[in-house]
Amino acid sequence: MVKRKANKLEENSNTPDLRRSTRRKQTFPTPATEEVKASESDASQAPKSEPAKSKAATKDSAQQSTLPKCEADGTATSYWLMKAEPESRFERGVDVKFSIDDLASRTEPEPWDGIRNYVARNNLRAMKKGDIAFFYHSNCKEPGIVGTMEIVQEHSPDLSAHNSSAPYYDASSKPDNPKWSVVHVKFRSKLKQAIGLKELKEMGKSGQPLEQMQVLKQSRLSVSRVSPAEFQYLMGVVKERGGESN
DNA sequence: GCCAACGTTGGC
DNA sequence: GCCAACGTTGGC
Repeated sequence: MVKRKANKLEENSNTPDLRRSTRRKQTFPTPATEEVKASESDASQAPKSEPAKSKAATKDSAQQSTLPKCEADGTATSYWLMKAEPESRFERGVDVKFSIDDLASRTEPEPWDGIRNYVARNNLRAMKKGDIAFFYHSNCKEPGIVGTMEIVQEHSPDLSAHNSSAPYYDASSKPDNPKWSVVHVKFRSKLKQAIGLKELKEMGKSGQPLEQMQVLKQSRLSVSRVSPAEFQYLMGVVKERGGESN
């Protein structure tokens, strides 16, 4: 009974909001890199807000002046929120716990694996090197945003899906046609004081700054978008509460 | 542990 | 393609 998966539905990304989320990340060794067939759309969407970056770097020069740009290709930085579970929980006999402190202790880029939901996967595929993500602790005593990380390597196949001893093994994903993806991330900061879900919900009430925030509207989505305005607002809150440490 | 809110499966 | 039954997420 434990299966995780998300079959059917296959590649229809695009339709944004209709679907929900998937979960957390779990850690497993993964040889990074490989090519992916970015088949379908990666776009995942984002209704409102952000100037969605054009992945291919087509236009968008307009935004460059107002947003921090990410290196190389000159596209604008996008922001995300990714959930992981900081408390022990066993999936197929493996503990999937992964906290901000676990990430901080890594010396190599960490593959964000175990994502088994198409909307979340499409968000991973839309990420660009240099993008920033909030690290969110879920399914725990005090759920909320606890830190930030940076996307250091764009999507590649999630090879853990093909490993029968991995917690999120998915027999339906074939090595010659990988269904799931990872991005590699690195620790950037830990908040001096976490921003709890309760507070996020307050800031997400009607008329408040996070009214449109994706994760508040689709609470089960484990990899969601954060608009530049939402990101900046939240970083203002972080600053007021003692900032971050590296 | 409960359970609301969702996602997936599979019969028809 | 519909939709009932079942599975999962994740806050509480």
